[in-house]
Order: sequence, then structure tokens, then C-alpha cells
Amino acid sequence: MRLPFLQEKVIMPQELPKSYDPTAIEERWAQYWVTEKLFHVETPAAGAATFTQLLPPPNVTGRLHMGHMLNQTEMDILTRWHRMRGETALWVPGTDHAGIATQMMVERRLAGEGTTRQALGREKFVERVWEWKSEFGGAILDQMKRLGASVDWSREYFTMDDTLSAAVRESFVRLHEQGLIYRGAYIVNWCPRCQTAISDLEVVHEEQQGKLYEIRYDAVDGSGYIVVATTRPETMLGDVAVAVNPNDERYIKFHGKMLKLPLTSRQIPVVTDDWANPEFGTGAVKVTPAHDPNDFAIGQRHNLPSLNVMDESAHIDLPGSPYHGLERFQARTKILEDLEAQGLLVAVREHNNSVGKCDRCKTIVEPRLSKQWFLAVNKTPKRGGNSIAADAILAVEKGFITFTPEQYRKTYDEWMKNIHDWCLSRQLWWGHRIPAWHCAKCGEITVSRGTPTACSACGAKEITQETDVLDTWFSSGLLPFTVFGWPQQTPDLATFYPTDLLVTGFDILFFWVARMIMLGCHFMQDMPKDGAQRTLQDAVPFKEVYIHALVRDADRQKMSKTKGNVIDPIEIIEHYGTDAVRFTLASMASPGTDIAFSEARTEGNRAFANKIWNSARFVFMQVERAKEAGIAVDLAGLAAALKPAADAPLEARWIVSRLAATADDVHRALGEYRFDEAAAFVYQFFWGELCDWYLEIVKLRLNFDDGADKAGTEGALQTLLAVFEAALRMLSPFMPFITEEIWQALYDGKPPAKSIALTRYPQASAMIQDAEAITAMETLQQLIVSVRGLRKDLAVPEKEAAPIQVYSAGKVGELAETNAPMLAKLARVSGVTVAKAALTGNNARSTAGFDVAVLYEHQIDVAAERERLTKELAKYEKVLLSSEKQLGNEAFLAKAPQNVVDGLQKQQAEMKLLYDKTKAALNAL
RNA sequence: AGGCGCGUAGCUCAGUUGGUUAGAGCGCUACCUUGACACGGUAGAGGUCAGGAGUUCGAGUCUCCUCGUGCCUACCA
Repeated sequence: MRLPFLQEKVIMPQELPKSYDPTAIEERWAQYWVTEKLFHVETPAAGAATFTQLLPPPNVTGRLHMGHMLNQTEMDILTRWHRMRGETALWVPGTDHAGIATQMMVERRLAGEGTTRQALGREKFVERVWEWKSEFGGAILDQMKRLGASVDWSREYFTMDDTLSAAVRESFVRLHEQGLIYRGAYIVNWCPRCQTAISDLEVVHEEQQGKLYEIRYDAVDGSGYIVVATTRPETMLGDVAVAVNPNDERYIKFHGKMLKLPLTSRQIPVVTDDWANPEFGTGAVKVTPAHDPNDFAIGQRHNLPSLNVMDESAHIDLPGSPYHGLERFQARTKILEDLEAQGLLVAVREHNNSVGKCDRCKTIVEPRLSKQWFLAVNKTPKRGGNSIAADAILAVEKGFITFTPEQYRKTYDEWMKNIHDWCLSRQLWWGHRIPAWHCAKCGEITVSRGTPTACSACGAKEITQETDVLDTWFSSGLLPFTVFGWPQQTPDLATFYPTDLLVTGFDILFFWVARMIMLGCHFMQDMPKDGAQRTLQDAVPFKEVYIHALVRDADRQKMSKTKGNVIDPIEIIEHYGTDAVRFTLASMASPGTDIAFSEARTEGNRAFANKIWNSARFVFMQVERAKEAGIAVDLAGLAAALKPAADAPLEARWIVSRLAATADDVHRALGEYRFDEAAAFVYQFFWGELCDWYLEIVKLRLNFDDGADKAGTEGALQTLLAVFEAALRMLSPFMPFITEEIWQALYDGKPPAKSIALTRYPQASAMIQDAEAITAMETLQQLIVSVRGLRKDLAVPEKEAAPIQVYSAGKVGELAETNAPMLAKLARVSGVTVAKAALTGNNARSTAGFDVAVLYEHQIDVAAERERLTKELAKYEKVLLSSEKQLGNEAFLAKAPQNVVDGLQKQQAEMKLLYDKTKAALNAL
């Protein structure tokens, strides 16, 4: 026997290590799958069944975390499963250039070198980022390979590749042509540290205990004063008005009057606006259009100027003012001091409010007026049709895209219906530069696919390209079609779009999922399908979205670097083996709840891998013994053994039937994305049925001695191999490494495929499903468990065999007699006799179907036995009482369905029997 | 301010459209090194399903309230 990687030389199975060592095989198989290009997918002929997924691209310079591993484990299980169902399973990998994140990393390194990107200049800096990318960019994909992800590496992409960059530019130009892109001065979220605009989504809100300051603004005509309430007094330098509610009687006398803006020489008007809430603060609000989105809106309504008082780094920018150059919070302190000194600070109140911080660097975001590029998501394109947002809403409403779990559909819908225009521009250097050129002469903007040489409006040659780049999520939002060659109409695009499924975390539901839906529906509707106008249904980027949970640490804490509780998947893998970790994640991935990653659970699954390993050692030993005894092993004929004849041994018919049922269960569970259920089914089958029962029973049939039942041994071995091999296939999407190793070893250098991953998944239809065998076996199992229990109670020494008596109204006695060897092996039964009357002694035990007694001279612990029986009696009594009560209830009999009534009656009869027997046993004590 | 979850064994979690004795893994107790496996085997103990009210013949499951807990969205000076 030759183990493919573990040992180069031929060894006997007995020499295999007793403990499974994943590190010995995993890396080599991971490498084998990649170098042999086993998961490469050629574009199939039209009409072929395909299953296509796009990997949520990790940041190119990122490191793999537990969330990636969960995501990739789920995607891989599904990909392998679909592939084994004979479909063309394509999983496209790639990485994202991750604008801000990557730029920050490189800037950090520059800081370490004592320089800055500004000192370097744009061109040099971008070069440095590319260097950084080529140095660290491969790491996360290498880690992915280590997980066994069965992606098609030949299709790997990077969002800044030439082809993808060209597609980004094309899409931007088209949107511009359709009138959906505009540039203008608006209030945006500005990060003073990153010095760029960021989108609403990149702002994280945090509740904090703040203060509400009340400041007195005197009327110019001396007729009194208005007290305004603000949380941000430093912005008062940019005030251009005070707004009050038109219906607020307190302030009617001030309508139209001018106020003196404290600390300045400016005068500002009182305006009336419904936005001012009489209930809040003092009912009067200062208006600072350049530093607050609401104020900006008020400013628009009342035609007020905007006064920007801060620079890009959030320092006061008012030359000549005593506050000039102060950082915003220093300015606040000083302004409050000065107001206080002038007696204008009327009150300071405690006030809870939430403050927005930059998602990346946690700097407090400064709403800032600046010129940015926007995508008008609610506007009708020039070509006609729906707005981008409207189509994205419609696609989900119509069910062209479904969400699992379903609740996310609502989340998506809510967000989508309240969506604002998308700020596309970022003041970064790393990213797709916006293809727009500003004219120095006339100020017009030329948006172009190529590089223009002159202004499209006035023809002047003095044009310069826009310095802003696009939001990272713009290019990743295009991926479902750009990875297949859009804007070209390629065979890949025709075959693989729409993709089938998107598996991702809810944290990027809006960032990425919603954007893909918007951009996919928008662009792909313009791409004909089969020569005709493409429908919205065919334009969606994916048909289904499966949202998985967050992986937290064992204490349910979110993993974060600052908390120091990040679990590195690679470390865990090295400790427990990839298969064990994959299996753990799968079995904990129940929908709706986060996963508290548990090492204890992983340990349990490492034990499972070890169990599989040792069951393989057992199987290999039998094969070896068969060879020595000259008994045929027909590896090519295993399929036939999954259909044992009606006269085949009970355990053979049983285990095959159970395998068939389990295969059905797994197919159903995976079809519903119930990875936890699917994992539980294969685990229970492999350990609880195959190992715990079948392997023990089959030992009875495997007799390699001279003169033994050769045909019987041959048949048993064939069934054992067939079931074991099918079980490996059933497990392989979950645990690809160990199953590959054992499967290859089983075929001893001559496997029917290059990998277990390229075989077919077990199908119940290819096996027998013998309900009688299952029932009979279950009865025997019950009998064996009863006898084992009795033997403990009677203190029969482990090694000593004892005869039993069986009584049953049915045929359990005969079943026991027929299967006496099984009982001997599994319950140390030395002989079976069938009793003619019920067995109630304290050496007997009763179940619904039979009574069994162990015949053994014994001294029993009367007190313990009494306690046990009393407890049991109470249990039966409780059930009996409730079923009696129900059965005596006419309303129940009248309204409950017949099968429920029948079931309850049957239960009651059984309970009564058990109750009586237990009572008799108790009395006999 | 709105919205969405969660609360089931010591711990981590399952529990389908309400329906017969509420399950698993880990941990715990006792026994067992039996020719695949001590990362093992066997038998056990352990639950007022957060609390309360309601709907129903019947509630862990549906409704309402309370308590605890986690998250998301948001232009609340």
C-alpha cells in the first residue's frame, strides 16, 4: 500500500501512525490541487449546468482572518458539492486594491522611513504602492490556498489590473453620458487625518456623553437677544444666520432682524425654517452651512452664503482672526473661554449625541463643504428607464435576487429606499483616477475614455486631469461583469452572468452587495442577451445572496487588533488541522446568529478527523489481510455493493440504507445553506453509525482464516469498502484534505479520478433504501443498549459473557436469536432464549417493543435500583397523566388531526405498559 | 430616534408549517487499555425552554408586556 504523500515507500497499514497528523499532508494536497489546475474551468458549451460564485475580494495587502475563513469554507463546501453533482462549478478569486486601507499602510511605512507621500509626490508614491503590492499582495491568496479553496486560479483578478481599470473608466464615462454623474460643492464627510471625503457608509457612529452649549446672540437693534444651542461652538465662526421655527412665538419679534455674531464683527440674519425644533434646546439654531449638513440645507433654502472656516486638516482657517491656525478642539476651548469672559455663554448642559468617526482611522469626521463627484442614484438616465436605485429595489422586490436569511431583504430594502447620492470621489492617490480633465481657460470639464489633448468645450490645450480617485467600492461593485470581460460581449459573460450565488457577511451588505446590485442591473440591462434586450431578471449580478454571521471570539467579543483577541486562522489550522477548523466553522454556521469561535469545539472535530483516520487504518488492514488470504478486492466494482441483495446480511442492508438517507439529508441541508445541519448529518453517520456500529459488526463477517466462509468475507469486505469510500466522498466538501489522502490511498495509486473532488457526490438513488433493515437494526440496537445497561446494573464483569432472555409480543425474540453473534460481540451475550411471558425481575428491563433479562447471579444495590426505578416511574407517570388528560378531552379528539390522536393513543398504551412493568419491578425489590 | 436579533443542560449552540418522552458537541460521574482509534469505548447524571399574560384541544415554537443582552440604520442643532 502506498500512501500518496505521507510515505513514499510502500508500508503496511499497521505501520500508519495511530494519530492523524494533518500537517503531514495538508500543504502537499493544497499544492497539488493548484499545480494540477484541478479546479480550472473552461467556458462550457451553452446550456451546461453551471454554478458560479465570485469571491468577495479581500484587501490586497490584508491578512486572512476568521471571517475570511468562514466565508471561504462555506463557498468551498458549496463549490465542491456542486462540482460533485456534475455541474461546471466556477469560483472566481481576486483581490481589491482597497484605496484608503492600502494607502494608509504605505504611508505608515513611509513615516517609518521619515518621509511622507507629499514629499515623494504622486507618481513616486503610486510606484511605492505597487511595490508594496507585489511584495505583500500574494500573501492572502497563498493563505487561501492553504484553506483548500477550490477556486479557478487562472481567472484571478486584481481590481487595478489594466483590463479592469479600463472597464472602470468605461463605466464611469457611460454614467456621465447618461447624465448620472455630477460634480458639485456639497457637504461631505471629511476625514481630517486621511484628508479625503468618505461616504456615509465609511462613517461609524458612536454614542457619547457630550455637552450642549447655549450662547447668547444679541440683536443689532438692541431689542434683546436670542440664545442658540449648539454642540459645536467652534463652528460659530462660520455662522451665517440663526434659524427659528416660524411658529415659535418666542421669536416672532426677531423675524427679519439682524444679530451680532459674538467674537466677530459680523452681523447675521434671523431666518425662519421648519427644521428648527421649538422643543429642542432653546428652539433657536445657528446656521453654519459649510460645516453641517442640515445647516447646508437651510442655507440652500434661504440663499445664504457658505463660509468655510476650516482647512483640510480641520484647523481654523481665518487669517487675521485670533483663532486662525487652531486645531478644531483647541479652538472650541478658546472660544468657550472667550464667550464665558464676555458673559455670552448662558448655559452648558449634559447632552448625549452620537459622533461620526472615520471607519479607517477613527478620527472624528468633519462635515465639510467641498467639491466632489457624485452618482445620482435616484435620477432617470438620459437613455430612459428606471433610476439606478429603482431598478435595484425592483430586482429584489420581484424576487430576481433572494436573500438568505430572509430578514436581510428588509434591511436592504430600507436602506435602498432612503439612499442618497453616492459620493464617488476620494482625495487619495491610490485608486482609479477619475477620467475627467479640467480646462484652465473656460473651466469646463471633459470626461473621456481616452486621454484628451484639448478641452471639449473651448478647444484649449491647457487641460489637467482630475486628481481625485474613485471610491474603492465603485470598481468592486462592477466585478460580477467586469471579471467576465465586460464591456466586451464575451462567451464567459454570456455563460456565467448572472452568477448564481453571493456568500458574504452583513458588514458589507451596503458597501458591496447593494452596489453590485445597482451597477449590475444598470449596466447589464444595456448588454443584449441572445440578441435581444436583456431583462432585469437577467441583468442582476447574482440570483441569491447568502449572508453569514460574524465570527467572534470565545467570549462573543468582536475580534479586533486593539482588543488583542484576534484569532489567526493559520495558527489555528497549524494546531488542529484545516479540516477540523473548516468542519467547526461549518457546524457552527447556523443562520442568524454570530459564531463564537470555540477551540473546544475544534478539538472535538480534530478528534473526528482522528476517528476518520483510524477507521481508514482499520479498512486498510482488512484489505491487506484479504490480499494475503487471496480474497479478491474489487475496487472498480464498489458501486454494485451499494445495492446489496435482499438476502445480504442485515448490517449491510442497514448501513447502505442509512448512507442513502444521510446523502439525502445532506443534499437537502446544503440546498438550504444549512451547513450546520449538513455537518451534523455526516458527523453522526460517520461516527455514530459507521464507526460505532457497522465497523464492529462487520468484524464478525471478516474471517480470513483457511476454511472460513470466503464468499461471506468477500461480500462483507466489498460492502465495507463501498460504504467507506462513499462516506469519504460525502465528507470531502467539508474535509477535503483527509478525505483526499485516504481516498487516494484506498485506490493505491490507481484512483478513478485525479482527485476525490472530481468524483460524484453520493446519491440515494444509487443505493438501496431498505426500511425493514433499518427497523430491524434499530430494534437490535435498542436491545444491545438495554443489555449493556443491565449488565452495568448487575455488575457483570466487563469480560464475562452472560446469557439473556427476550420476551416480546412481536418477533424481537426471533430477531435476537438470528443475530446472536452480533449480540455476543456487542453486548457479551453468551446465549439467547425466548421467554413466553413478560420479564419483570430486577435483572430485566422493558422497552415498548420487548422485555430483556440478563441471567446472572448477582447482588444488586437495592437502594440505587429503587431510586432509579422510582425516578423512571415518575417520568412515565408524568407522560401518562398528560396524555390521559388530552385523550379525555373531547375538544382534542374533535380538533386534533387523526395521526396526532393515533400517535398519542399508541404512546399512552406503551407508557401504560412500561409504567406497569416498572411498578411491578419496584414492588418486587 | 427608528429597525433587526438573541435569552433552551455547567459552557457553546441546534430545535423546520404549533403536535407523541426538548437534542448535539465540549465538560462532568462511573467502569473499560477488547487486534482501527484513550483525539478511544460503554453506561449515566444534568433542562420550570429569561419572567408574566394571552391565543389554541395543544406553545420552546404564535401574540402582547416586562427584564437582560447584542447589532444595524440615521441629515437629533
